[in-house]
Amino acid sequence: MPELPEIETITRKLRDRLDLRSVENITLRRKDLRYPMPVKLIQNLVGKKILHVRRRSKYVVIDLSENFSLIVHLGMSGRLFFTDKIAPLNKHDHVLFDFDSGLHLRLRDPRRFGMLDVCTTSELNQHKLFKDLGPEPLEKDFNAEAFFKITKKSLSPIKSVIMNAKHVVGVGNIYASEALFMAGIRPTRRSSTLSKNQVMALCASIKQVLTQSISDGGTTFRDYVDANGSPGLHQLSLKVYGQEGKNCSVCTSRIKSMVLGQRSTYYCPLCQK
DNA sequence: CGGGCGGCCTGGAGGC
DNA sequence: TGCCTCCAGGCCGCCC
Repeated sequence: MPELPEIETITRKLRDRLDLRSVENITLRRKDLRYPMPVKLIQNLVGKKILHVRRRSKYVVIDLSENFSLIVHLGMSGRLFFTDKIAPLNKHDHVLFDFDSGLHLRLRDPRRFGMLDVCTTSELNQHKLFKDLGPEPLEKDFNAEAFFKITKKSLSPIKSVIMNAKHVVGVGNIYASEALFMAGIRPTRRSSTLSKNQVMALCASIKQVLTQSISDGGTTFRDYVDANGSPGLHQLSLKVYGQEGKNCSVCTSRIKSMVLGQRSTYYCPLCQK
């Protein structure tokens, strides 16, 4: 479900209300999402105070007192949202968090592709799921100079390269198609054949698409909502994703779709070379 | 080693 | 109404 802009939006909403709250109770209604949950470690968080809420890649990271960090991934269908404690439980409400002053947060994840883990704050970057992550696309270390070294070496389609978290994190299936459209590059284009100028355009497009979507509060294509239950608006600005058969916003041709790397992929056959 | 794809899950949509 | 197939915003792990 969520890509970088959606996780960033959720992270900001969580930060607004969680900073300096104490954890009063955690209820695990299911102990197996994508991985078995570390139940004891999670229960260790009770009584701890939240120091900071941040995002790394598509993970929400909640730093707590005594060097604890809670890692949450929402997979394809996960939601992390505040609600009334007395709100009826959904069968997929797997984890319930109670904070001081009655604040109540739930993790709902029908497909259970999400995950939850606890580690020490100081060792987060050595965590199995974090140690091989590439740069954040909105940071300076993701730039055309560095990325060109990567694109030059890969024989894969460029869409697969920008969706590979080893190379750059946070670019999922929607924004990969959108960024490639904006840069005028065909998703199937062999990475190593891109010119430096094209890689510059692609880097800029990735940054621009993600930044715009964050300011729109993310894309609600099916069912994404933020931590306050509000949908995003960026679906109104999508140029190719899900637009098969519609007229291209730039030229006269119709948007096409195909399957690439097992994922649906959208492009304009005229604008993208 | 890089790259390709199977599999993990549930639910909604659409065809018959 | 039911059943069946396909599809979905992610990503690890196994295979070649």
